[in-house]
Amino acid sequence: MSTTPSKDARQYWLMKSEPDEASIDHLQAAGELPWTGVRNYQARNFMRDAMRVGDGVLFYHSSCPEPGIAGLAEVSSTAYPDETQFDPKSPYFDPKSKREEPRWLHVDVRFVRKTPLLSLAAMKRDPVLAHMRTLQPGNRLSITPVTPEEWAHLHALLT
DNA sequence: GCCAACGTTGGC
DNA sequence: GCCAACGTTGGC
Repeated sequence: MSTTPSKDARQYWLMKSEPDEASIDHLQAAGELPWTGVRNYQARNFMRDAMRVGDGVLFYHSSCPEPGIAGLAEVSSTAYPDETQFDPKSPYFDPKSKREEPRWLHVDVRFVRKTPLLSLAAMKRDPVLAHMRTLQPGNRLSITPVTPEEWAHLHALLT
């Protein structure tokens, strides 16, 4: 019996979105959204190198009156080029990116369900979440991995 | 609106 | 490869 995790094991992520731009309600209405606009290499690499279809997603509202987890979603595609990087009218336009060699990728995310808001303040108060990547001081990544233990704990809270 | 922390850019 | 300047994130 191997103790190393299967490479097929479901993984978990926390993904931040500004609700003005894409809230859990938008995702619910659309059913599925392309997670465009990521312009950070670490976050891109998570999507490109680590994410798999079916991975669990904590949908987090950031830069808003009540930041926190607002729902559950799941990864519904592998990574593919982000069209907004080629669109001069888009705020996410990247003049240095070439079609032959796209810099920015994204996955699609599918709605699972809304949850009661679990506020950032409540997350910070929870000792089980003390080491959560997104809660570490100075973290600014919009996509961070979540451990199976953190996921199980949060899943139980988010009923 | 403030500001701390971090990431990116580009000159050297 | 260093590092200063600048831009962005995101809570408060």
